[in-house]
Amino acid sequence: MTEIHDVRQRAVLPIGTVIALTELSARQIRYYEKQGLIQPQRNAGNHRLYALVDVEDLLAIKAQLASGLTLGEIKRLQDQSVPHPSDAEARQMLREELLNQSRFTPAPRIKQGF
DNA sequence: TTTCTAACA
DNA sequence: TGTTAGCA
Repeated sequence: MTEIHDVRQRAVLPIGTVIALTELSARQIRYYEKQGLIQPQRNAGNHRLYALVDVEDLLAIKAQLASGLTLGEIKRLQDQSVPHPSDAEARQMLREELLNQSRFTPAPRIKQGF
């Protein structure tokens, strides 16, 4: 499975679709982004493009807000659970990723008959 | 038509 | 957060 085939991370959903899926207002969705809770991409026309993982994040945020947490608290929890690239754990994951790639390198062609 | 940013009753 | 104005 290569990264480009990870459907959940492909940013292709316009905000209207996200609104339909989350029941959140455009105002809320954009505000949560400004607070750093989600990071959707942008197309050439500066319009936001969301991935399914963004929708999942928004649903989680919605649930946490309903449970009484504030945006600031939710942001803190996210920062703690998402390791930075410099973290040992992230380095370990990247190392294994690279090892996997070499592991699938095509073996040398065996001399064909004739 | 939809989305974007900025700003205000 | 809602809502609206003026663009793209």
